[in-house]
Order: sequence, then structure tokens, then C-alpha cells
Amino acid sequence: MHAPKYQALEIEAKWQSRWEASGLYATQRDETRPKHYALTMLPYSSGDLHIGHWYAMVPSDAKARFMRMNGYNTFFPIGFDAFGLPAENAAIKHGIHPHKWTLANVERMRGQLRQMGAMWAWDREVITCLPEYYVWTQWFFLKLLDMGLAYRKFAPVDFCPKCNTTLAREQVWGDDHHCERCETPVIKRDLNQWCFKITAYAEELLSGLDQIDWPERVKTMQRNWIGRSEGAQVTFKSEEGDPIVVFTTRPDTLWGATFMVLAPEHPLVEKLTTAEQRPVVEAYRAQAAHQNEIERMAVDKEKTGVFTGAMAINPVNGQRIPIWTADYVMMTYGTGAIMAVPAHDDRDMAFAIKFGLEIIPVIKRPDGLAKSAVDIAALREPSVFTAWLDEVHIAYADTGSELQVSLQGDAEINHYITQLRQQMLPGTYACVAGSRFAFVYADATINLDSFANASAILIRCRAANPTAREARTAFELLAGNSFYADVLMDTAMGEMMHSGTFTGTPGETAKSAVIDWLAEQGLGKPEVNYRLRDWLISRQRYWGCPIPIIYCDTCGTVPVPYEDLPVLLPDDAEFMPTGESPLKYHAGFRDTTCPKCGGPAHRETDTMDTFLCSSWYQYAYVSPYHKGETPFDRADAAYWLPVDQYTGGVEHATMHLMYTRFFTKAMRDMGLVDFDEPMLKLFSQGMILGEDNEKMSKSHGNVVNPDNYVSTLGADTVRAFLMFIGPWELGGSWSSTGIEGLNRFINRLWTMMLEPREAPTQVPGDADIAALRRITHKTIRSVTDDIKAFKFNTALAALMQLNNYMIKARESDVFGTPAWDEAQRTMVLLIAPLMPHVAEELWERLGGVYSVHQQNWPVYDPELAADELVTLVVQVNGKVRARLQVSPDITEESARAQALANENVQVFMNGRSPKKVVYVPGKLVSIVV
RNA sequence: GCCGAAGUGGCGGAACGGCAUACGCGGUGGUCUCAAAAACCACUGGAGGUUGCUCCUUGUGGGUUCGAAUCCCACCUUCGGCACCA
Repeated sequence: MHAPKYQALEIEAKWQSRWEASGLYATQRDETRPKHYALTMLPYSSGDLHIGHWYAMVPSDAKARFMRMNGYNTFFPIGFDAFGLPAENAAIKHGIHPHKWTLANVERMRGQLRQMGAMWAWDREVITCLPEYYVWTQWFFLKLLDMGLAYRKFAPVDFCPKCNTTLAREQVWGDDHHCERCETPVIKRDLNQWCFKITAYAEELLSGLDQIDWPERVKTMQRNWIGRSEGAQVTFKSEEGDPIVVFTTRPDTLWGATFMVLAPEHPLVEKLTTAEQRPVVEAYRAQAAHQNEIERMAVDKEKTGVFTGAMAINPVNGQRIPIWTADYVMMTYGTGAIMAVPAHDDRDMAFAIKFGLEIIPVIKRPDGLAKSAVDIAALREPSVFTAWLDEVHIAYADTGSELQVSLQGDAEINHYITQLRQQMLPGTYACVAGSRFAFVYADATINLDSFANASAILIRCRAANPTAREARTAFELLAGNSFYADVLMDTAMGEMMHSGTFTGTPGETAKSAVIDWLAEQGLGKPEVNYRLRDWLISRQRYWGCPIPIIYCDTCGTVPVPYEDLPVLLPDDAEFMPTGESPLKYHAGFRDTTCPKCGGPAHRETDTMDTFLCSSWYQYAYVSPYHKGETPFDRADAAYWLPVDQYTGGVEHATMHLMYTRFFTKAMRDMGLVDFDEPMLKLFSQGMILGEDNEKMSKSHGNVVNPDNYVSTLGADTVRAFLMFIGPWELGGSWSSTGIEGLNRFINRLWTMMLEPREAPTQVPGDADIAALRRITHKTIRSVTDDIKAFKFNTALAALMQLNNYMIKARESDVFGTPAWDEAQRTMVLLIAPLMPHVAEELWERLGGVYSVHQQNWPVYDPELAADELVTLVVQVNGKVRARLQVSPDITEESARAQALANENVQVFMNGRSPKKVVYVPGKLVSIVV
């Protein structure tokens, strides 16, 4: 007699239909039990469930099943993100209507999803392209418009020439600014576009991250994306009196502002430019505008810019400074104008050096480092000077032509300058740079602390040295010597200098002290800036949710009244390969009447970014296609929301995960929900790679089709393998031999559970029973902890160990004992979340009542799981020299005595007596001799 | 350049202050077979050896500790994100 063979396909088909027929996964509100809303990111209805979907969904399902067995009323819904360009492309290519194509795909994917054996709540499925769904997407648009969170503007926007549509900023990826979907580099276009004011929630989107249990990497990405900067707004004035407002994060460097830069698109450029400079400025602006049209320039391109001819007045010291325009200043961030402080900003430094603009350091290096290069020919008696340097222990190098001196701290610098001057020949000069910037002459020392001194320095140095005549600024005399390279610029928060009454203000308080003073003087105010941009939602495509807006010649932009929703997509649009949306040419859709005046009007023909559909889908699931005043049933929402555990790919960190947080905050403000964050916990899985460790793609030829494996080895094997690959958050590579190993495991498990055996004739020993129960309870403990922490790979490893143990144990006398039965039942319960079909079949064959998935998760008994003997490691001088099998409650004295008595330990102690003995109960004895 | 993650046998990985290499893959030998596959059993980090043993080994170099894959510092490599954001 042998066990029946493990027939995966038969078992899986049988249980899938039984689960469905018995409504095992139907959703039920149950106020008596704690709820758990588990959610995996909804798939796009591509028509094919690929291995990446399996990799994302299977562990998510396993965790949901685990929660269910732990007493939670668990909701694990599924649906389809069904709008989007692929459907439209299919329509153009194959002449199939996107609606038909999409629904056929959904039907196919439903079948594939069923094969996965997940506990999907099919009764709450949503498909985002159905009017019953998108009526609410449109409703949200109107609500946001009512709240002032939606607006239309004409501006240059990112446009994908392949998809023929605009994109939101966060949908443009990488160095080459390519389309997130098709990887084509984007171009800029000036268009009228609808935007959502996500920036209105910038501060809350940032601070809310502290309240949610999300992976740090995702939170960090969102923080960087939001890009909060604290600083001040400061108003400069042109000589003619035009206010020029700048944003700066370093108001403490204001005294070092030696020029200003306006973005080429800045409106003031036109006004400020002098007649003389107008031709070059106009040429530059034209070129900058043109560069926007074509591909973006290389990242580390040489800085460019032109002088406008105008001068500004630095409000803190009255200094006249030139106003330039350059494309390194962006019109879209801050005010589009900056004060340039080249001494403490590397971009301004590069620009100043290139164009010969003055540089005045105003912050002292916190490290006190200074350097000085002295021309040996400038010294009376070089040997006397070097002897002095040696005597006072000042480090220097002699290059043959100059002494390169390194100095530390004010006292040393001052002492050095005094000595140096005595040694210098008249008509020569030397410099000090770093913690102090000074030019030293036999008869004077001049600090580089103001425009006036800068010119004085330049005049004297030019007179002293013919090569200095080429220098345009005093600073350039330093920049020309590579010895100074690391002390020329410093961006640290240091003590202020050369800054009037603020001189001496320490770095820690400088920023706030200056901001307070600016506000008092009416010169500026505190200001926070964000890198985050508003969400551009218009898409020039057909297959999306229509934007419910009507344009009327008399009434202007008119929202479609709520009662007229939904604005339906016409089904008779013509799909031509023109690259333009068919809606634009569909008279029946486009031409309408104004809801206000009844006159002729036309509809908005752009549709919405599909990320809108997925921004609120988790709310739709609680009561799909809701009919009523709100997008979902309030009682259902109150019970299920918010999502307790979300899982999905990290690629959505700054897109979907940002959008849905924004939606939730807006929904709270419209009174729909009473919480601030949509998903309390998030787990971001890694990516599954091909067998060659490369990203799966058709061009690599390494794409794995899950259906091939599901139809031969069965879904449970595929599930188990995907979870066994490695830590879920790190992703991993497919392995065609690796999956065989998991199939082998299930087969061995099957045989171990079901292979008949005659009852043993001997009574088993107590120790054998205890050992079996010990590993059983230990396994419960580790599998429970591992699944809680999403460590499915180690959970499976623990189950394999139990299986290996039981395979041997079943040959012994413990077979058939209550301990054996306990081990078998436990095994089935523990595998249930991971391999739901095998578990159900084994459960039935063991005589369990339907269904294993409705059983309680086993609880381990710490006493049974406790080790009877532990291995005590004995180290001599940090090296393992012996291992003792001892009872875990051994006394310290006894442990020490046994350790010292060990033969091998004595060999390594070599007759010496222990200096120190470290005892860690249950772990080790460490002897130091 | 900045931020984040990761570097452990032939491979995926485990351990995350206390027995390095759990579990799986692959490999070697064996059982079964006319033979092969499957299945099962044994071995499998490297070097040495008198085989109930030693030395070496967790990207590199330092440090802390009785003890470091694990903690600290510096560096190298790979991957991901951001990048002229004032």
C-alpha cells in the first residue's frame, strides 16, 4: 500500500471550486471581531498575469490568510486598474475597441487570479473603467474643484512624444527625463492643463510620514520628493527701485551676496535689461527657451549666463551688485531669482569664477583651517623664515619656488602674518585663505572682506606681480593656485564675519538671528519652500476618465453639474494612428450645451491621469459601484477603513503612494473619512528577476510565464518557491531548478503525512515524544514570528526542517501517538497560509472539518518548546575549544567547573590559570588566560 | 555630488554581539534498475593532519570587546532614488 500520488492540478481545481461554491472568502461585516483590511496594489488589466504579479500577490495573500486564522475578520479585495494607453494602442493596432479589449483581459486575468488560490473577496471587485466606477472619479474631480484644489493653467509641461500625452512631473524618470511608462525621453510643450493642488498638503504629507508604519526607504523617497527647505524671503531692489524677491536657505550669508541671478523666464529680466545688453540678453533667453523644447541638456554642463546691465542694491550693506540672468536658476522653484553668494555655494562659485564676479567670504570655516602660499623670491631670507616655522611647529612644504604653509586657528594665523610681513620684501605679496582671507604685504595686511578692499587688493597685487594682471578679481589670485583648492569654498554653518553688527554671530544661531532682524527691518520674512509640484492630471488620450468640464464662450469654464454625471466616454470613437485623442474629433462628445446658459459649448476632451482611478480604489472596494450621495457606503467604510496592511512595489513611492495620501487628506477635508492616512502599514517587496539575474524583459528573453509552472507543478509549488527565494523586500531571481526543490518538498511532505504504516509494536520513549513535541512547538513559534515579519523564506525553511524531522520520526515508535497527531495537525495548519490547496486536501484526509482556513492558528507552548539540553560553548581566549551538552538551568559554578575540566580546554589553557571567566547562561563560558 | 539598501560556500540565502554557512539549489558517491530518469541514503567552504584535531574564511583596512558577519570609523563594489531646488 502506498500513499496516493500528490496530484496538484486535481487538488487545486477541486478546492478552488469548492471554496467558491461555499463562499469561503465572501466578505461579511462582523462587529464582534477585529477587522483586518489587507490590500495588494491592484493590477493593470494587461490581460496577462505575469510572474511579477505572483511575486507581489502571493505573500500578500499568505499574510492575509495568516491574519484570518489569527481571529481577524480579514478583507482582501481585488480589482482592475482598467484605463490606460495599452488598450488604446491595441484599438489602433488591431481595431478592437478599448472597452472590449479591456473587459476580455479582465476576464482572462480573473481566471489566472483564481488559479493562484488567493482569498480574494471577489464580491467586492471593482473595474475602474466602468461608468459605475468612474462616475465617482469624476465626482472627486468636481469636489476638488469646489474646494479650490483643482485648477487649469497654461504652462510648459512634460510631454511624451510616443504616448502623445502630457505627464506629471513624478511620471518623468531618470537622468534623461524619460516617460515612466514607455521610457521615451520627454519634451516640453506649452499647453492648457488641469492640475491638482497637492502642494496645498505639502507640509502634512511630510509630517504625516511620522505617523505611519511604512518602510524607511519609501518615507525617505517621499521626504526627498517633497523637498522642504527652510529659509527666508528677502527683497533686494534694483538701482531703479524694482523689488527683486529671492528665496534663500542661508540668510546668514547675505553680506556675501556679490551678484544676483534671475531665471531667463523671469518677468523682470525684460524690464531690467539695459539697452546696451539687450541684444545678448535676448539671444540668451531665446536660446534658453529653445533648449527647453529639445532634449534636456547634460546634467553637469558648463554654466552659462549673461549680464543684464542692471545693478541691484544689497539691502543689508548697500553694496551695488550686478544682476545676471542664467539658466541655472529655475523659474519653477522659489521666486525664480537668487542672491548669489559664491563664497558659500558651489554653483554660485562656479559661475563667479567663470565670469570673473567678485567673491567675498562671510562665514568662518568651523574647522579653523587656513593655507598660505608664499613665493620664496618674495622673502628677504627664506632660511630664517623656515627656521621660525620649524621652531613654532607650523607645517609647510617647500616646492622650490614657494612655501606651502598650513595653519590652524586665529592665534596661529595672526602670529604667522606678523612674522611673514617682517620677512617680506617691499613690492611683493602673499596670501592666506581658508579660516581667514587676507593679502599680506610688507607694509600692510588687507582682508578680503568687502568690495572696496577687494579692489584695493587687486590694484596692489597687479602692481606687484605681472602674472596677477590677468586676474579680474582678488579671489581669482587665490583660485589660480591649486594648493588652495580645498579651502576656497565652505558651505558649513559657521561663525559670521564681515557682516556688520552680525560679525561674530555663531553658526548655530546665525540663521534665525538674521531672519528675525530682516523681519524687523521689513527686508524679508521667514519662508518655507517645497520641491513638490502640483499634480498635472490632464492626458490627451481617449481611454481614460473624462474630465467633467464644459467650455462656454459666454460663461467660460463650467463644471458639469453633479446630477449630470457621469460624462460617458462615447463608444463610437474612431481610433486612428494620428497620435491624437479621438475625443478631440468626436463631434457628438465634444459639442454640447452650456449647463449655465444653455448656449453652444464644448466639452474638455482631455481625460484624467489613470493614477486618479487608483487614488481612491481602496475606498471603492468596501462597497463597489456605490449608488447614493457618497462614493462608498458609510457604514461599510466605518467598519473596514483604513487599510491596515498594504503591499506593493517601491516604484510607486512618489506616484501612487503620494497621490492616494493626498486624496485621503482631501477626502477628510470634504468630510468623507475621519482619518489622515489611507494605509497604516506598508510593505514594499523587491523585484523578481530572470534566471540570469537581469530584469525580466522580452529583449533579454528571460521572461518567466507562471502559467507554464502552474499547469505542471501546481500553484502551491509556485507560491512556495516565490516565497522561498529570499527576503521579500529584496526581491530575487527566478530559478527553474529551485522551483523543483519546492515541488520535492511538497511531495515529501505529502508522503510523510499520508504514507500508510503499520502501528509500531514498541512503546515510544518519553524523550522521543518530548523531542517531537519540542520541534513541533518550536516550529509554531518560528513560523508565527516569521510570517508576522514577512519573512516567508525562513518560515518555509523552518517547515522543511520539521518535515525532515518527521520523515525520520515516522519510522520510529512515535508514529501514531498523540504527539504524532499533534505534529501532523500543526504542520497542516502552519502550511495553510502558504500552500492553501495542499493544506486543505491534507486537512480533509486527516479527518479535519472544512475548512482548514477557518481553523485557529496554533499556539505554541513555551514549556514544550524549551530545550532540554543546550550546547554550552567553551572559548579559550576567544576561540571555541569545546562544546558541552548541559541542562539549560545549570548553575554558573557547575558550568565553569565543567568547562575548566574539559580536556581540550586544558590543552589550550596550557597550565595557565584563568585571568577572567565570562559566563553567559545557556550560551557560553569564555575563559581568558 | 547627495540620500537609501546590499556585499556571507559553486549559486539563492540563514544567523544580526556568543557553535558562521540553517533551509534549498547544484555537485560527488551509493541504493534501486538490463539501463536511464525519478525516488531514497551519505558526503559537500578552503588548507593541513597521526580522522574523538588544527589553522584560515562573512567586500577591503582600522577600531571597540573576553568574544564581531553582527557595533563604530574610513574606503571599495553593486543596485535603487534624487540631482543647477538657491
